[in-house]
Amino acid sequence: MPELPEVQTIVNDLNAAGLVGRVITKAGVYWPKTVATPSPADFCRLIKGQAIRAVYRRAKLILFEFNSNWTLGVHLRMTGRFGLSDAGKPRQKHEHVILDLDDGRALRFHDTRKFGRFQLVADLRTLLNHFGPEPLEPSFTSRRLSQLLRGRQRPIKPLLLDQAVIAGLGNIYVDEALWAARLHPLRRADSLNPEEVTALHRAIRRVLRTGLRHNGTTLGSGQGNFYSLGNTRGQNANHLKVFRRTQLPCPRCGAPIVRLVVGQRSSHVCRHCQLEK
DNA sequence: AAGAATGTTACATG
DNA sequence: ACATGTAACATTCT
Repeated sequence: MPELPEVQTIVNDLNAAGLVGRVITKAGVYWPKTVATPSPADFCRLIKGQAIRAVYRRAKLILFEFNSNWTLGVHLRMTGRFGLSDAGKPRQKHEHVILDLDDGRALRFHDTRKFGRFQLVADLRTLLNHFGPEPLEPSFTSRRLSQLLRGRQRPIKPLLLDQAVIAGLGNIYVDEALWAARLHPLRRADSLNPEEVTALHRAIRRVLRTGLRHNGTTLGSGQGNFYSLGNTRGQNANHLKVFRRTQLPCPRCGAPIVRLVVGQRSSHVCRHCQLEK
């Protein structure tokens, strides 16, 4: 579920909640597969006593850096969420990892579909070395995007979803960016002319910043939706132009939005604005 | 009640 | 080696 803006919102909220400086006094793992590395038993033993030095984001990973130089990387996948509450509170349904803190609170990982993953590693590089550039970094220029597209014959949408090419985009923001740049998701990546690359570059940054400004996208009200710390909803759903707006009018030209499947993900496009390859 | 859901990856097939 | 496709993960919502 969570893409760059949602993950960053959670990181911001964790920092605002005062996680930095806290020490983990106890760890409980209630669904073993949630902890991918190391084994759940080693995870609990190793993380106990660690002090959190920083909480930040890279791609869609939440990174907890400890004073020991070990790092915990958490990927929320589709339905992972964090909550912070009293350590004495009994474990709730779908809470698969609970980290007790030295201030009496506990950081709880809630994940209905159980796809989320924890990795505790001594060397950060093992977590990060396969990611492409961060699209909101100043170094991510239109020229850089042009280089990423060069020689790639894949359709533009699956390429933008590939975290090794560019980090942090997911289905929502790719659909929004392609609409903003008036590009069809099936266009071959290397077929974009310079004007189209510039438009795509601007669109990617604009939709991510808009998502960030509204603290992420929460659709509907079900369990599986994005919620930040304390079940806070993001407000970005009100600002989406095409995503999950099938049959509603395109905000630009009024033609109905259509849904198609590209690379087994649903895609939302305006047939009039986003011309076929 | 079948199908889809904001993600990733391993494996298969072309 | 490359590209594309499918299944798997597991549960809830429409």
